[in-house]
Amino acid sequence: MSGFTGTLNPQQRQAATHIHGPLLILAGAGTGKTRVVTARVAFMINEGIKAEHILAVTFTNKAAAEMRERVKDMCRDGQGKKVIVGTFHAFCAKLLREFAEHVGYKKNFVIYSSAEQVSLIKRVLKGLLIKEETMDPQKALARISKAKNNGEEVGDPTMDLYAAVAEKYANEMRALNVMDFDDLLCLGVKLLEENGDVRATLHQRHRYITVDEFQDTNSLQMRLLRALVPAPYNVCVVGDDDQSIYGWRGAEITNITEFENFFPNPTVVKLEENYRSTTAILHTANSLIKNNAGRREKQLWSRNINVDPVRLVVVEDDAEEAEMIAKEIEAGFYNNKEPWESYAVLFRTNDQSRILEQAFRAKKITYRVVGARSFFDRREVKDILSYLTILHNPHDDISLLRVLNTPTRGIGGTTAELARDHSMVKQFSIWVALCDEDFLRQIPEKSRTAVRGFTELICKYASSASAQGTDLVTLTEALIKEVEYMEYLQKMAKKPEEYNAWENGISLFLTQIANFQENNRSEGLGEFIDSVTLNDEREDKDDIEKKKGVCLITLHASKGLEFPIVYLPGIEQGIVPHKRSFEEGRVDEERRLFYVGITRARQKLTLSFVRFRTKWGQKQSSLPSAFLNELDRTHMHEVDYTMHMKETPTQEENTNFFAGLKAMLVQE
DNA sequence: GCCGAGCCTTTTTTT
DNA sequence: AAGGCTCGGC
Repeated sequence: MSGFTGTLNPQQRQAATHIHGPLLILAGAGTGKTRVVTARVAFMINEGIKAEHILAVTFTNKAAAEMRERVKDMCRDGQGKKVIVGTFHAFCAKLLREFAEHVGYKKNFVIYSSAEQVSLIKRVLKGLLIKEETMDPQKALARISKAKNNGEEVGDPTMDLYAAVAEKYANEMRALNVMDFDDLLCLGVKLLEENGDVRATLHQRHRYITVDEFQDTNSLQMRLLRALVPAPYNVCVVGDDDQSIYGWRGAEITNITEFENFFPNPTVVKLEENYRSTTAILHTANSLIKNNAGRREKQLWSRNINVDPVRLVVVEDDAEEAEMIAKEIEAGFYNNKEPWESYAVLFRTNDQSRILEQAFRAKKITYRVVGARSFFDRREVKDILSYLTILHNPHDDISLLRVLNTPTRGIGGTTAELARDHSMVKQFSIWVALCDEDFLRQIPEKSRTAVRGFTELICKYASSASAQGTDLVTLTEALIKEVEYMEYLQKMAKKPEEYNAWENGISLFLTQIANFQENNRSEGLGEFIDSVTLNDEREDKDDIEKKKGVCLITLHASKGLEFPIVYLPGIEQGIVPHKRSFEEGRVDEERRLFYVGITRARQKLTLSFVRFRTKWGQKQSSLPSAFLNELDRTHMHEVDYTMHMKETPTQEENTNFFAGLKAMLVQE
């Protein structure tokens, strides 16, 4: 037996040493799933399988980053680095860069993230809707996305307004040589299903495939996997149906519950020993999740002795809730030398983090907000990124429009509008219009000069960007200088701090570029832009659990992580479960989400809810979550924080208070 | 063509 | 509470 499988329990070892034929690992929360998967990879390499023939696909970047890290650590002589690890989307992006022509795209396509999608759909709606009609851009996009993920046809564009929007959107995307996230999967599937040669190449390239977070995969991802894995199906999938929380993105829980329909006669291994949490926490989690119907029954157990009960705290309002958490963390840090990194606060919606951040800042608590994709949404970063994108693919209208008059260079709305009209007539991008003499003749002398200046600038930098071995940092710096971007920012800034923040953003962005080049020497501008859009660059340097500070993170993003001390604020009707989940019939998924949150905790867990919560400036009353009723109270300690602050309430007072609360809930 | 003031919507979760 | 968008004055 190899050294690295020796410390595994029997089930773990069985999973880690099974290489050939389909394997399904049902891994409950905290059962050492990642350890098993990495041990398995190490085992395969030890058995003589080439690392580069092993492909590990995950659903989120975080999982990919973690796997990459652990595999690297586990394998000697740098073999681990050769294992190919990435998200489905990143995998498809790479694949499509290589074979773009097979699906009717050019290799220099650009990937649109949600902000660009919204811009484009707005443009489509503007052109298509008569003045009386309205359509919410977000909703239109959601519908388009759903259709793509389910492989549905859009319907007749002449009959159905939505279908017309969807069709126009798709046509524009193709004309501009851009793809959205869904297209990556759709086109990836199309490529593999329709091209035998490509498929054969891929089968040679990736001979052993592992899929993590399998409960979150959707039908497209399943199709991709099936196309990627030939008989005798050397595929290993790992997941936990109780942690399926991406149904809203089309995740098919049946991919895992009916795995055998896709890959016949799989070996199934269940991991049920939990190495993470105390029995109090596990009991609480189990009592919650058993309320879901149709799950694969699992019995998580733990050898950890029970130290602290789970606490359920009621507080007056969200400010007090944040204050309570901050105070306790502060006390733990100074009294018990508990490092900041031991703590995590998990919340349902991103906007819940703001008030926590305020409370933490006031107490000088070091914290980090994980996942908030703020950085690349910053205007200065977006501006520069748009420039780089245009250098790569000038036909990307949305990015082009963003930089066309940034910094101000005398190409205003009127000119842009004209160019747009012209591009419509010619059925091509705005860029083509800008370069077209017919168009240039139509506009005033002054604008013409400005447009010429712009197109020349882009051409000049585009040719140096595509040249082999160009340093992207130098190029970007030169571009910023030439367009006088910093001067523009200086002028735009209302306060000096604002300018400083922007300047800082630019320098961070340049550092990102430098890091990317450092790590991916052979890759160029296109790959850099992909990595930014797909979000897969940021992780390796801030390995989330190691980084300093209290972790503020959404419940969704917390999956796969663990922390000694966890707070779950806002366990209220409308938040957990989220208000929209009622309308959409996704309460079960909210329960799983809550379950994921609970099972992140190793030692201490505090749930809280408030009586009043501020939303959009308005104070509103809040009701405790119905899920709280489902929790087994044996290992739970209930506290009214407001009373607690005045004097320690007697047990009786407490009981009375919660009895009243329960009565309230039952009515609900 | 440029810029500021005021109005309006926004957020569920991620690739 | 904040950022995007529209409109009106320059």
